[in-house]
Amino acid sequence: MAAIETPQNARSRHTSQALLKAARELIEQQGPAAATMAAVAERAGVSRRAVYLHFSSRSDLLAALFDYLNEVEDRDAAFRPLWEAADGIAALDARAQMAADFLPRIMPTARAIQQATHHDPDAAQHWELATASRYDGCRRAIELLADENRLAPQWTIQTGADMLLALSSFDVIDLLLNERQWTRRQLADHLSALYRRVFLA
Amino acid sequence: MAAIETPQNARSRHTSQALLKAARELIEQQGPAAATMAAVAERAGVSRRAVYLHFSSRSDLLAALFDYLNEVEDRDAAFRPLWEAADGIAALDARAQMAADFLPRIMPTARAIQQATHHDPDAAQHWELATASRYDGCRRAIELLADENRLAPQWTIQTGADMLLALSSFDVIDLLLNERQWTRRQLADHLSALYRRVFLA
DNA sequence: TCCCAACTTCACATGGTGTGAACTTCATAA
DNA sequence: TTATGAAGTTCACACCATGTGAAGTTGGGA
Repeated sequence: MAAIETPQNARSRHTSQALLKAARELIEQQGPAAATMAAVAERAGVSRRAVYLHFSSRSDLLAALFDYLNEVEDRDAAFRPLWEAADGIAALDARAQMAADFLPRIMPTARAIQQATHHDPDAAQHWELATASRYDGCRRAIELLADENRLAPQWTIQTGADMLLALSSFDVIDLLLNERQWTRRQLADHLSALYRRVFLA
Repeated sequence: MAAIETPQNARSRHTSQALLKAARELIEQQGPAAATMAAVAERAGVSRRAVYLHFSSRSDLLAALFDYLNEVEDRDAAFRPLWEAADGIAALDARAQMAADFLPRIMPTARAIQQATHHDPDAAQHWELATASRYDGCRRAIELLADENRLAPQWTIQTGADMLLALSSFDVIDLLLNERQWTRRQLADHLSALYRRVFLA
């Protein structure tokens, strides 16, 4: 259950990375169910038993994978435009851009974690943190609008941030991008325009 | 894999219903993972083996549960206002109402099926059908608006229907209603206003 | 060169799905 | 009233996934 202490030497770090990479590929190419401990091990070129030397459980592996993905895909860079936005409108646009460009890259893995959430408290907590962070971004955008007196009157900071978060949830992105085959450009543009319509006075 | 042929006598039907009811309760009270074949059987008061006399697999059970739920919760009645709407605005409102009142009632089960979808083709097909039906309702609302020349110019019938479907996806409902603790009334009102803002010229 | 962390192999427990086979129960139709 | 078959039970498997224990092997760095 508990996480494994951070590895000492380079060899161990290398194997951990290989395992995470393997897990990611399996999830993205064959779905979350395909990423069994045995399959991940084989793909990474180690024994099944060795996986447990790096991750104490499958949930632990998934949680680590989530962090790994955020780093590899440069989550900080994706969020920066939102936090550095000069005004509320820029913040909304930044949010739309992020939803269309960054979230799809971590979606398959995020889904896998979200599933584990239902029966694993550790995964659930990890998920909570990630959601909270995304919520802060939404709140920031809405607060900017409110400060500028441009927030549409039906919204409070609270409800506005809630709704903005909902409007960039994975189901929304997934449905439009994957099921309905929108392009990222289409999605970003439509979300941008939609957010303005919904939240601007 | 294949579904079991429809039962002959009343006894069989009674047991099937009991199994479906048990599965629903387990999913809603303890999450999808708790609804194992053994747990469902025990709760329904039959042996684990007997479940397979009614449903050929867990996926088959879930699919049947979905249909059962739609009937019990009167899906047709929930959709009727949308199809009988006099104009586009009424259709949007009906959609918002349905999203806030009907979808939450089937959500836990719908989630369970959506998960099975990833590794079971049968469940996937069942899910496709349900989604397609919900999509038709969205398309209908957007078409009404277009016919009345009230559809905002950035939308085509296609993209408008896509977006309306996305804006009433389970993640949206779930986040606002369950995670952010909105009331159904709040949700219906906000969705209603939001749909108007987004889709009306 | 020696040592220890990383890794391997093999064995096992647990718990879920799904199936086969033989037996019992029970409603009902002749 | 009885026999017949559908519904259900019990017990036994096979299979696969997670997770652990224990003993042995390897390889890189001080």
